[in-house]
Amino acid sequence: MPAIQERAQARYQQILDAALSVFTRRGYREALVDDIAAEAETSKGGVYFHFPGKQAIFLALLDRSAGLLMDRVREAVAAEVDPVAKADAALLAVLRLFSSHRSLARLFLVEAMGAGPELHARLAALHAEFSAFIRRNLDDAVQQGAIAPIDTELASLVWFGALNQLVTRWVIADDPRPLEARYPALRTLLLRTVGLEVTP
Amino acid sequence: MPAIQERAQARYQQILDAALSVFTRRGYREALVDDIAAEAETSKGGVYFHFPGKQAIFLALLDRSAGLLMDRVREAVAAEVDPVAKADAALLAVLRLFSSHRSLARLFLVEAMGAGPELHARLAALHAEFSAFIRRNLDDAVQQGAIAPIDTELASLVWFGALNQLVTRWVIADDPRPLEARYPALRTLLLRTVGLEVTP
Amino acid sequence: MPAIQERAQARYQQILDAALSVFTRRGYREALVDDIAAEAETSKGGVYFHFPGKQAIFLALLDRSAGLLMDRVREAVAAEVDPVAKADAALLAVLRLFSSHRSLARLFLVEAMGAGPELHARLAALHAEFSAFIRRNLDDAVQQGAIAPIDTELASLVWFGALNQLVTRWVIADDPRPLEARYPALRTLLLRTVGLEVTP
Amino acid sequence: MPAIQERAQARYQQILDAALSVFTRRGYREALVDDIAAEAETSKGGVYFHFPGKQAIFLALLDRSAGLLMDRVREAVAAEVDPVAKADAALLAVLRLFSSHRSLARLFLVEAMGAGPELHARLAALHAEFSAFIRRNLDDAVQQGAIAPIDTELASLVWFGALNQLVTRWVIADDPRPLEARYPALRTLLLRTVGLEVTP
DNA sequence: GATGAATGAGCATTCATTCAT
DNA sequence: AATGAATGAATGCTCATTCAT
Repeated sequence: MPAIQERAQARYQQILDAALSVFTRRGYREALVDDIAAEAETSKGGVYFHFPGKQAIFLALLDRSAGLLMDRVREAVAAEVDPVAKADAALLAVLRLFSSHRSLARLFLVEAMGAGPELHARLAALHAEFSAFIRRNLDDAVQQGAIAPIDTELASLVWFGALNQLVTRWVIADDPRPLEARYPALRTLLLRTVGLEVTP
Repeated sequence: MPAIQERAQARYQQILDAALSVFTRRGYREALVDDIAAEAETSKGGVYFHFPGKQAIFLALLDRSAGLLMDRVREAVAAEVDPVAKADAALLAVLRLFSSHRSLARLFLVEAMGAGPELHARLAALHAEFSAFIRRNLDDAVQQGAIAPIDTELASLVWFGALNQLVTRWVIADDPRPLEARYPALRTLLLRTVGLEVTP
Repeated sequence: MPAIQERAQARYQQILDAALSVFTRRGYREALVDDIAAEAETSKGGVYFHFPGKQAIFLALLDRSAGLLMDRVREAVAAEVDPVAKADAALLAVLRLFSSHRSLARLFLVEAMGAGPELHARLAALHAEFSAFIRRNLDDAVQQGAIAPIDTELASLVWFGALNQLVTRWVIADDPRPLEARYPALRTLLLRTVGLEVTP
Repeated sequence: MPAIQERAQARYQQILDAALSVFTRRGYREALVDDIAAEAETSKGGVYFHFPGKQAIFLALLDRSAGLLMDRVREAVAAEVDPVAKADAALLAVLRLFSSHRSLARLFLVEAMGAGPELHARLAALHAEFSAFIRRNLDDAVQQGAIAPIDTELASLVWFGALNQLVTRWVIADDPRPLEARYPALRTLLLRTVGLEVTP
């Protein structure tokens, strides 16, 4: 019965959609499983059929979102050849996705912290994955002589931290401007950290 | 009766000390008011005599810690004349304090997120305050011609984000190395964002 | 699934039964939700599934009891034609019900006062409803010329007050005599207030 | 040191005044000893120096007020010779006092019920005392042949209940009209219960 | 006499999770 | 798959009362 499995899949996604909305609106702590069930138009028992618990919902949501994010990043990166341009494209892809999905940004940067220590590990892994991605490209750039040898681990940390901060402030301040509007200027500053000078 | 008021003051600080310990050990949610009372060697009612509620304790703790942090920063900054050196000193002061008080860092950067949306506002204000401080110094540097005109708001955001990220990773990864050890390298990268080249 | 809803209905009534018992035995303040749950053979959470809070239980109980009371009154009144006889029957019906359900009387007249100001309003409404009922009948009697024109609002207040006092004293003094035994004499006095002379 | 004792007396009365205000405003349950202390411009400890507990405050207040009430009644009654006129004067005196001290009325008729079973006994005694006073006068009137022999215990209960109800409704409905305005009409109805016909 | 800090038993309420149907 | 009733451990908060100073 693929029809049934399809329905189950649909319900699973429905619940994640509802969870994104509820977690974003009320925060992890204040989000009730009842709220998620109601918004997913199912029952509490229904939610527990698909997920073992509240934290698991958050985790699944984080993973689904991270997958989406990395897909976008990989796509953007594939269009570039130059390592620095790749890293550059990755950052822009992140900004673009978050810009059009503010709730996703809130989920990643704000609510994830309130979901308990268990989540920190997973979140740290995601951060590390993205950081490592940037670092790899910077390493390539060094190797190719495009940039001078530097501590790429630290540089990727700076890039990631700056990106993080930009998005976080945009989320918390509820800034109505499109997030990527500030990217050219940010790009100029970040490239300088690796010794490249460009004009915005 | 200053003796009585002194005792009350002492108890107030005792409770905050206990709260710092408990919040950083168990996280905001898992921290019980009972735990705080026990560690402060008083009763639950005693805690509630001094504070209106759990969140207020966290808030007071955050404020006390922020005051301590800013004192250190101001002190370090006062020893410098050059605006860039001032901003530089501020960052180093932060790293030094957090390096010797990891629990404080955890409080500011991790637990604060789990303490509910009301805390986010206060935290954002603290971040903004520190960011603005850096920005002011960069503005001065521009004015004095020490650095070329740039978007100082963005630059301060980058500096703050990088600092934030460095400390956060150090906290979450439980990195045993002293935090300030990485500062010279970070400093080099950050100064490049404003067009200054120094060797670590 | 009417079976489920039936079970829920039954549990709801079970809780109200338990609440009547506990409230009359311990008073509103001293009554614990735990006691009610235990006596209803359910859990505290079960009680809170059916009611939003302790006061709501009391309110629902008051309403259910008032409904029962008014049903008895209406039934007794329907058997009479003469307006004065109707009012008369109403009072007797009240006495009879309370006489056989002392706990109900205690609930209405004593405990209701301890359940907070919100309850006073509801209670006042119930009193007003019953008073108005008596008054309507006295008005009819005046219209039909059965009794001389009088201030029926005041008369109904006197009747109600006397009835109230009789029951209250019976409840508080824990008088073992059946309550309605005193009704013939009371009836004689009350009818005199509207100018009718009967022998007990 | 009579000066000291005077000061203590004054403080004692101050606390009772504050208690009247607080109990009336918030009800017995919601009234905090802290509130009473604050309104009496003393400290919680100060209150406990003068009274053994919250309930004792209420009791003392009830007694002080009852004394005041009975003084007024006795005074009014002393001016009359005829037993029925005496009872009549007693009722009017009650109405007059309550009319000018609504908070006292609320204390006696509404809040007293919420102060727990221990208070019911004392309150019942006060009620009984006043009822008995009316009854004694009615008995005298029977003895003197002024009224026909009747169940004076029941009649006094009716009188008391009617009075009670009139005041209670006035208190709860927050009726702005002077309470005693309705007395002539009430008097007419009550006198009818003992076979006397007067015009308001 | 008075203060205010401290106590601690008490309790309503919440909510993630379970499970009979 | 889904429902919704039920569970019960967990916990923040209240407040009358005590007591050292």
